[in-house]
Amino acid sequence: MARSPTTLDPFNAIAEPKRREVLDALAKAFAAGNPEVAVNDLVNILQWPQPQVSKHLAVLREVGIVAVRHRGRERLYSINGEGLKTIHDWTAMFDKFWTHKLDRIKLRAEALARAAEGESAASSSIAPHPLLAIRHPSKES
Amino acid sequence: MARSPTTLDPFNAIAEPKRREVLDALAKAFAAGNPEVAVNDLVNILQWPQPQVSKHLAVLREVGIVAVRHRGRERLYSINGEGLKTIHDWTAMFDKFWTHKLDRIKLRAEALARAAEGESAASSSIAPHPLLAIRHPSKES
DNA sequence: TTGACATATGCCGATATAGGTATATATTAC
DNA sequence: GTAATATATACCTATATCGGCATATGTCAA
Repeated sequence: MARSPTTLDPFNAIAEPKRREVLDALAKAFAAGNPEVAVNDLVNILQWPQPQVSKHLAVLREVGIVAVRHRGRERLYSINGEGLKTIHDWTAMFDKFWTHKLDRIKLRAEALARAAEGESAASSSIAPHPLLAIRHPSKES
Repeated sequence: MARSPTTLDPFNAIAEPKRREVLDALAKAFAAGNPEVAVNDLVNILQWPQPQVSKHLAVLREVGIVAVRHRGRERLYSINGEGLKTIHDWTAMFDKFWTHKLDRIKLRAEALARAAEGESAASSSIAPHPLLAIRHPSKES
């Protein structure tokens, strides 16, 4: 009845553009030789209100994309990779859809289109959707 | 003052678990030899109300993750890769954080921790955060 | 033309959450 | 002790959307 409470998964965590900015900032710091960045430094870098930074960091922390370490009254944040790997791995399952094979997809789609054009709408000759042995009783007719 | 209207970017599109299910179903169909699947078939596969399927497909379509083709009164959906590649590429920027280098991060973090422990909180010896030449006038003091 | 089928869309209510501001909670400094 | 600094959190409001339902739109069949 409303949007699913998915704040706690990595996909949703990086769905927020600001959160990606935070991660970019952390990655940049890492590249510059600082694997860890204090909240206040992020505030200065991003130029956002401190509570906003803390809140976004909290979300990233809860899903395990960043790690925190306490040093005195400071909190040093660093990227944790694992959570992002989840996403990377999931998208990797679709890599066949953007590599050279993509042309084959298009070609096949066009072939299907042309075929369909030719024969009004009979979906017989070109492998319609045989995977639908999964059909269900409801509309089985 | 509320969540950003980011429905139109791929990151947000796949943040919704149901949408990932739709993509998984399309990928499965593709693997089974069907590069395109009609809405009604997805309804049967996923066992969701038809409007829900159509709406999720609409979102995926708007961000370009899926493509549609008309065949008679049917809409044949297929995966479009490009949008997912965007995400894959972005996460790839962080691959150094989950590969073997991760150990080095941890080692360094621990080294910093130990050092900090030893010297109350003086952040001098171990490269505090020199990237902050970015500091701003506001809290510059 | 009329009706059945396939899909999209509009409207609704419920809810998750982003941003803002003030404040609580540490921790260090004096 | 008290003040100052660093960060988190609670509260509020606005809004984006999800799901459910009804219905509009388009296409095929008779």
